[in-house]
Amino acid sequence: MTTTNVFAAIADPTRRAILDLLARGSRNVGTIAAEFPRLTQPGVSRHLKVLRNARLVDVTVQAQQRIYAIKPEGLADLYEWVAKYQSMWPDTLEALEHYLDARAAGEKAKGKKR
Amino acid sequence: MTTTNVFAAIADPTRRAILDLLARGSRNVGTIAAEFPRLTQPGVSRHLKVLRNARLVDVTVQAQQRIYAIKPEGLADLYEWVAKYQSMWPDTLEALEHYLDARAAGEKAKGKKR
DNA sequence: TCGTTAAATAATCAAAATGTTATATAGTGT
DNA sequence: ACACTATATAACATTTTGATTATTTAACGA
Repeated sequence: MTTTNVFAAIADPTRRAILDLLARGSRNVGTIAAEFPRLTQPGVSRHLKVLRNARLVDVTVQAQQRIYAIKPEGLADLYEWVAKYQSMWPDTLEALEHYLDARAAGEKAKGKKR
Repeated sequence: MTTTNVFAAIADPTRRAILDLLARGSRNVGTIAAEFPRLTQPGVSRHLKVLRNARLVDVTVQAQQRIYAIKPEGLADLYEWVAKYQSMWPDTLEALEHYLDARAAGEKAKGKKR
């Protein structure tokens, strides 16, 4: 697996969805897979492997189950990278929040993207 | 080009390097390409197209040249996404900065695991 | 040990991304 | 109009990714 980096790991929408799911609580593989009816269990396991390699999730063994938990520190790489561009942003971190709020508000009018 | 999203756009290291470069100032394609001796000009143009589609850069025509400029608002999508995980981070935004600083400092003794 | 359950890995395939060379498009200056 | 410069696009080969089915590994309970 060449994918040992955070950027590549979050490039895939399914993996982002898995992270979003885990953000709401840790789960075992079967439970995760159940949320993705379009995918098979091995497919989900492979995505989890990519997330593991990127250090975005953590596994703990519990009987035959593997409980996956989010490990958000892994996102720090990404955070650092984005932070480099903050100086070119509207203004400071504080102003950014307002900017995002405004943007989110404006978004309601149109069909959401992403 | 299926890649109209920021996540996929920044997944590629060359494109991140282009953004880093543009963060230091706008440039025309030839100047950008000169920074990537391993790539040909059409290769660079293709990466620029992906960045354009992701709205991460802006082009202005100047004679026969195309001047590319970074458009960091496009990174807001990413920022929003990461922000969702901030609550699970060490602490607040403020604490995060300290966290990153500490991390950066600790990084000097290489080979860490997180 | 046997049968069941849970998840990972292997083999394989199709689709997408990346890079190349060749060519087209478009603006400049004469 | 012509030659020149700058960049984009087309066509194509190669590599990587994402998904599937089949199989393996491992833990559990009877």
